[in-house]
Amino acid sequence: MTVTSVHDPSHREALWELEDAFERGDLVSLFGRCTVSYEGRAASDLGAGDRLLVLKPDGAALVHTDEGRQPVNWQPPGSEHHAAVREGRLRVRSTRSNPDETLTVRFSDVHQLSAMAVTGGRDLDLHGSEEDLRTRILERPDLVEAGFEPRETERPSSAGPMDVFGVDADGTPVVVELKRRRVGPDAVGQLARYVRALREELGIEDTEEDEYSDRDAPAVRGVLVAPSVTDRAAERLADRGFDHVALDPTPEE
Amino acid sequence: MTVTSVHDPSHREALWELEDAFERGDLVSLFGRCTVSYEGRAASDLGAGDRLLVLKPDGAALVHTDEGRQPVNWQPPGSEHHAAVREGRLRVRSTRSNPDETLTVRFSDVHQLSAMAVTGGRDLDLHGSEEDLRTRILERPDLVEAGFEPRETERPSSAGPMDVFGVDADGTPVVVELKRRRVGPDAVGQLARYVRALREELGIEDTEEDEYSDRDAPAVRGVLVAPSVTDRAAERLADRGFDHVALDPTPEE
DNA sequence: TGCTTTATGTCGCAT
DNA sequence: ATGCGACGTAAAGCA
Repeated sequence: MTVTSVHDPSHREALWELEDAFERGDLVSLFGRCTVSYEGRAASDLGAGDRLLVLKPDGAALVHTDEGRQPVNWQPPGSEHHAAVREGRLRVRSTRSNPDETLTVRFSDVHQLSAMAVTGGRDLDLHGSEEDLRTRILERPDLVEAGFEPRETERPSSAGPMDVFGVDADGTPVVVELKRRRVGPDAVGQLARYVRALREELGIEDTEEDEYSDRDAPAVRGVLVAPSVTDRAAERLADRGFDHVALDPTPEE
Repeated sequence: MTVTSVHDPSHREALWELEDAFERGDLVSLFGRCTVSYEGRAASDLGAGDRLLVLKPDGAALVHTDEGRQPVNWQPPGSEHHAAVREGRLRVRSTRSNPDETLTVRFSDVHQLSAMAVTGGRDLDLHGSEEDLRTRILERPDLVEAGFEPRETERPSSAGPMDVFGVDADGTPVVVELKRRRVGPDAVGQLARYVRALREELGIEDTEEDEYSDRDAPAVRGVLVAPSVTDRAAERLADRGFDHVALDPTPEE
């Protein structure tokens, strides 16, 4: 069983850990000083305070204070968790539709973040699918592109394990990020982190901060493998010079 | 703000952290593999599984799995948390009366334990009382015993900070543990840990494992200051050669 | 998806 | 303490 946990992480580190935890389907416990706002069937706002945020892989979100059996704010199962850093601060947002409801937690300090992989049934289907996608690519690397050679899976990096690492026909390092379903801009951000980490590791100067010119061919390439991408995600991919390969976890039957 | 967190602690380490956390009035988040049994208004038993146990200073206990907004088992606020190691395994029990209800969580593995001090109002009263007790003793050390000299408060040790450290009339080191109300055997265990830690630190051979003869005068003394003790606690105190001083946090008015 | 009933409901407020 | 009603009730069973 795997538990990752970070003590007093930076907001950006917390973001990375959170995104990875969402990806793995982990049960997350996050402690920190935050404000909470909810809008939906009713509306509420909570001022700054130390609280415990629990994020479940089934979409449930719970904000607990030091008192009471009930969470002070929550989101029911079936919601979608999103994490981002806005103005340097970690923001976790959980949304659902029918009815439309949004829970937003803005952290001023993140004191402790733990993510635990839970032995559960529901998850196996999902993970199975991404597993399938990886297996498919390892068996037929040309599905990514002609001449691609996988070298390693779950290759460790300072930004966490990358799904597939390999080289292209020119011998250029390639980071491949796998997603089992249609993805938004978040996935591009995740891929970018791995690419950046690998560039640093290889001692390659990164292009300017938050700017990505397609003038210099990047010494590390990024490829996002997913059935499809949203428009915004496609823009980001283009901005950073990454490629998208449209591929389903399972071959059409 | 203070967060203590341990990754993959031993059952005994987890116990220490838990007891200290209860003492401090912390909000506790505990990840691990466990079985859960509840008896009260209804009854239930859960087999082994990875779960998140949340323990609040107001007595609420929540057992969460990876699914659902509701805890799979719980105990309402006003309950009392107790931690112990039984057969080498951490056991957390939360009980309340009216109606009589007991929640028992038995861990086979503790993966992650975090305890956070929460800025709250209700807590200040409690801590204030223990603060009072300490102040009283520092102002009138003879209340502990004639010739007692306090040397340090919150003195750090490998078993955590001890409430008051000092020396007696003979110059023998004394560890004083303060409790604001009647205590059970748990408090004696906590005092014993501090004494043992200090003995180790001072390079003093401990008496035999789990055996305490009153033949050799102990090189480090333990004194429990509390309004009163239970019978079982008194037994344990006697076994280990510790003293009890009956003292209220506030002088009778 | 929508409706009905149950719950270790919880929680607040009244007596 | 007990009784009563409200809740962002949640969750399960069923049409």
